[in-house]
Amino acid sequence: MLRILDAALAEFARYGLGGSRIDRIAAAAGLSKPNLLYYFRTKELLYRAVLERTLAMWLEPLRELDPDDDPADALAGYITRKLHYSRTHPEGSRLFAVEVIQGAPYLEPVLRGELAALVEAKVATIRSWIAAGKLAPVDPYHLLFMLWATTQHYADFAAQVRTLTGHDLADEAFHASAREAVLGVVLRGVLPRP
Amino acid sequence: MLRILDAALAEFARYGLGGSRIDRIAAAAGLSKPNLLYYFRTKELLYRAVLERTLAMWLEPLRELDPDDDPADALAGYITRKLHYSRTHPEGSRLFAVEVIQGAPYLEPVLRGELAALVEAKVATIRSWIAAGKLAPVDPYHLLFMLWATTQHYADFAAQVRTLTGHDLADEAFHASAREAVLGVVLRGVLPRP
DNA sequence: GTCTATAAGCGGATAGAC
DNA sequence: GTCTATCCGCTTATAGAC
Repeated sequence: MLRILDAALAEFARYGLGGSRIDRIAAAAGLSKPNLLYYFRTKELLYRAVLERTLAMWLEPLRELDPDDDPADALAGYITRKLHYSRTHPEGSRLFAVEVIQGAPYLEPVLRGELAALVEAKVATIRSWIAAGKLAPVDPYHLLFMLWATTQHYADFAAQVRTLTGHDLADEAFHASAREAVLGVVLRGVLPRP
Repeated sequence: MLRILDAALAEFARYGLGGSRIDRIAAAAGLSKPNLLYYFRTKELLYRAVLERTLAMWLEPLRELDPDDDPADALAGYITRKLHYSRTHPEGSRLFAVEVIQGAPYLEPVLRGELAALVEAKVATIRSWIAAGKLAPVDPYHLLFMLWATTQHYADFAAQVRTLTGHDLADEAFHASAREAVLGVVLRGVLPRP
């Protein structure tokens, strides 16, 4: 049931597994609590289902980072995709943020397996760009962390961003200014001087 | 009671207010649940006390950003202070992250008041550096967000960083490499070309 | 599949002895 | 100040009718 997963994502992304209440999820999804438990037998199983559904969207943007592209294009594309994801799926971003803050009890196998393998491949890509003189020498892990941090910030800390600026990424002009600022600083920061 | 506040910080920074359990806090602090409630009459009051105690450490680094410094020095100092804070007080960082992810229900007045005023002043500082030609033209709000995001990431996502790299900021060498990478990219990204 | 009713247990908070 | 015992509401989960 899609309505349940959407309601559960909104709840879990805010309160984590322990702080979430299945009666709130049931109400938001428009059914009774026992009926929700007919589809997902326990709260934990529902949490796992929500995590799993969001996983693909989380890994995909990095997968598309193409070693054959020019690094300027590849990094610009990655930042653009990640910011777009923060705009269209802020709750997915916050779900993973909360899960990781709690020590990633459910996501740890994915971090250690699928994500670690993917990151290793992209670290090699970044190293090859540096070796080819197309990128300033920067630690690839820290570069990836910077890309994640700067783009996910607009989803994870949206409440703070909104309070301080009056805007969020749903604002097209604000989205464009965020993209321009992140692209500008990061690309100037990692591309070799002409 | 300092032991209580420390134990409560560890719990709240992980699980948020709703997901935290006062019996876990009491056990970690080495006293009984009723005895904990003798010092803090409700869970919410304890949460407010922990937030308040952590607040100063959260605002202080930004306050020290000195408009009279050279921007390269000022920004380097700010990044260094923030990274140091992520190292020495990762739970404080995560406490605010969880609170903001949940929509900042308790911190909102601080965001709207004290933080907003402080940010406005620092935005003016950044604008003055740009007007003086000492800084590339970059949106000051987005620059601040980038500084927060890149430095707090090592505290807030420490579990992920640890799984992917095997290190955290407690490692002196890792701390140094993170500092060098962030400093390098951000400073090259915002300082005008010589 | 969906509901009402309810069991079973957890968790916040209090009473009262020491 | 600190504890044991306990109350009571809330939350997850089940039973069972429709």
